[in-house]
Amino acid sequence: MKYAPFLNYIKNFVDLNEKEITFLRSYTNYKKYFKGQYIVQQGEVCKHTNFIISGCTENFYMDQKGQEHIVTFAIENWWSSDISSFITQKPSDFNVKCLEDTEVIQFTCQNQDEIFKNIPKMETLFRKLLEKALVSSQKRIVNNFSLSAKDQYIYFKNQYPNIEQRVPQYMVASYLGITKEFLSKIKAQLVKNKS
Amino acid sequence: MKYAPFLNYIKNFVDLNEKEITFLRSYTNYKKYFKGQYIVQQGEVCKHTNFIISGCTENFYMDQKGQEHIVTFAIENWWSSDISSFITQKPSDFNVKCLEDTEVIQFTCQNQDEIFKNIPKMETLFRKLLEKALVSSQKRIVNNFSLSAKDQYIYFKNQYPNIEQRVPQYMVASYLGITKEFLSKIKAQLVKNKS
DNA sequence: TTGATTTGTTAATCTAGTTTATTTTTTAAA
DNA sequence: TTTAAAAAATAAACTAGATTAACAAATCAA
Repeated sequence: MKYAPFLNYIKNFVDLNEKEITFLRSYTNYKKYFKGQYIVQQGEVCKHTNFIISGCTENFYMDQKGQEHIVTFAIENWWSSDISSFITQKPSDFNVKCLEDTEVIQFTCQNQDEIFKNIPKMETLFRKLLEKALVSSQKRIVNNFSLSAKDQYIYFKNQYPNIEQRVPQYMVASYLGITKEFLSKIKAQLVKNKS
Repeated sequence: MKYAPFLNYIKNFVDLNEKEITFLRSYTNYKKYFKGQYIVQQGEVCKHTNFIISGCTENFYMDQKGQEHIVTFAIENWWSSDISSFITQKPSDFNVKCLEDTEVIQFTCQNQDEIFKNIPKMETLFRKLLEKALVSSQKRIVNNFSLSAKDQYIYFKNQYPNIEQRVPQYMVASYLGITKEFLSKIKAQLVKNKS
């Protein structure tokens, strides 16, 4: 059971004393999911916020036409959950599925409240994380507005340099909101223009 | 100088005692902007987070091709700022401009920290506001993925029932990420199908 | 009250990205 | 090691939405 990566991550932002660490430990727990397993399923309540120790998850939903759309990927040292369902404790519109065997540190909504009540520094950390998440979500909207599919793909590769080797190409296309055929075309173009 | 709407808004989420209200007042200030005035300008640091008492603002940017894109509108009882620039105190990529005479309660980044330090309930409130903002930002990405321009327009009208009467149509088009000509076409279609 | 500027409409043409279908390559199971 | 299944590539036909251009309303300043 690995807990250290989680504490190391937190140490980057705030200093916790022994007592606080002990508290945090008792209000979070370790869990291992296997490749293909669902952490959250569309229609069910998202019970945990998950910090990824190892592995990779996708957050996706199925639209009215039966098409799947990937909203986010998450890897080591990222957070993975459906925040909407988590904060409202209502059924989720999204699935969170493991693309690899995935180890997480997780906590429930109730425990999150306890953590924030007892370690206010942790609430500050989360407030700041949310600010950053909001900024990058807005950035994505902006890119959607003003970049061509090709430029969005290039941006994606810079932003997530490792992920492309870890997930199939059709998922990258889904994340970008384009068809796998068109992404294939874009890649062929990029290869041509390089040589 | 109107301060009450701000306190009423906050009262919806948390209870503040007299001392806290006094503190909050001394770390925020009222300001009136006129129609056409910029609250934030692309390239300058966003100094304040603004709570709108009355009026309406747009948050927009200019892309490489010189095209303007509206990212958000904000009206009474909404927040308006460029969060990215505000939290990093680096030059903003966005403009915040008043579409009407606009009264706000505003505070600086430093004062926000003071407020959170002295009234932890306020940080909890902001953490929750950020959660909601993130959810609605993600919702926008999702709609972009799976709705046609027409359906996005219909969604917009439901979400912001009042704004359409207050801003010109080409700005709605800009917000939706489509051309004004195409929005005009969509509206003509909708009128036709109703009768 | 008029001219000027801003806003909105219509229509023809064009293009980025989709759809559908077929083939090739890679992965994984047995 | 073979075979089935999953993933990727290619290409032709198609469509949602962009671009361009010309005009019509509405708003506003003087």
